[in-house]
Amino acid sequence: MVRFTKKIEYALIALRFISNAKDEIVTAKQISNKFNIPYELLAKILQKLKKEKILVSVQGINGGYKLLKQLNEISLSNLIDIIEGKMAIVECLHVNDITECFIYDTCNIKSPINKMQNELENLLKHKMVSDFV
Amino acid sequence: MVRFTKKIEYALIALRFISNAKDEIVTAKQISNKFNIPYELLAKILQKLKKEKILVSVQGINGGYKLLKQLNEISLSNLIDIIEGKMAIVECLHVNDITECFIYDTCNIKSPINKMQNELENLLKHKMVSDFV
DNA sequence: ATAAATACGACTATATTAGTCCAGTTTCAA
DNA sequence: TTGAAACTGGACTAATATAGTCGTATTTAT
Repeated sequence: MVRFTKKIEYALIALRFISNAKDEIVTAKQISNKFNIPYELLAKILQKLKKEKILVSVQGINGGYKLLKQLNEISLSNLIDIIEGKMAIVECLHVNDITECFIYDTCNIKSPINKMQNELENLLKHKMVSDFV
Repeated sequence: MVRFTKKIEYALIALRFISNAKDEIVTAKQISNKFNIPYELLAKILQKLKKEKILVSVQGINGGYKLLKQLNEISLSNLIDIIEGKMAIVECLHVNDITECFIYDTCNIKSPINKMQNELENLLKHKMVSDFV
């Protein structure tokens, strides 16, 4: 329910490892081997992090990944958005056209859930990946 | 990822409604009709709340549910545990025998994730159902 | 008796998450 | 200049979790 997915876990593990490697370039395979993370899955996670300019990649035989941002510049909220896409805490908050929510007029918890949403988001926004090292 | 399930949503809606009814007894059907919540699903949620002494039930033709606890005595953490069972923020924290986690010696994020787990739990522990009214 | 309520277990359907497969592209270096 | 090792990216399958359904039993006021 309130739980990190494997992808987030893998991302954290990878980011920490890459960060520890300092300026040395790190391959997906290295990380995959060391932590028993399925290679293809990890590769995709790293690709997303690259697209969002968290990492830089070098292609070719001596290629791999390096950090672009510092870990203390990346919030958990960032990371989740990047890897899983933005998500609301309850479904109805997704709906842009409010009339689509058939429960709407009678739903009595919308605004408080909204508040809760914000508090959770705040927590995640202030929790940096560097806090996980 | 960090998101309330429908069951939690339904529980909150139901609890608020029952609370507003004061001492009048409320049936699952009433709530189900008013908020378009699938009856059977709701019924089970209410049964769980009863088992955990959040509600009392009256069987028979004029039966229904009433609050036993006050809403400000029930934390979100409680509610989630009751309805979904206790859950860790990452899978490996579930494992009681630590050796089962094959990533263990190499996993570099265990203790910080653990900390995060606690912080989230704290937030949920201090958030009362009454805050959602 | 019967209607309307709770109680409960087993089942099905749907959505999300996790993981796999395969076909590319890039680059170094032998 | 070719092959190996890396990244890239889309489509697919498998596993799990969530949501919802069905059927049957029990209780109780009228």
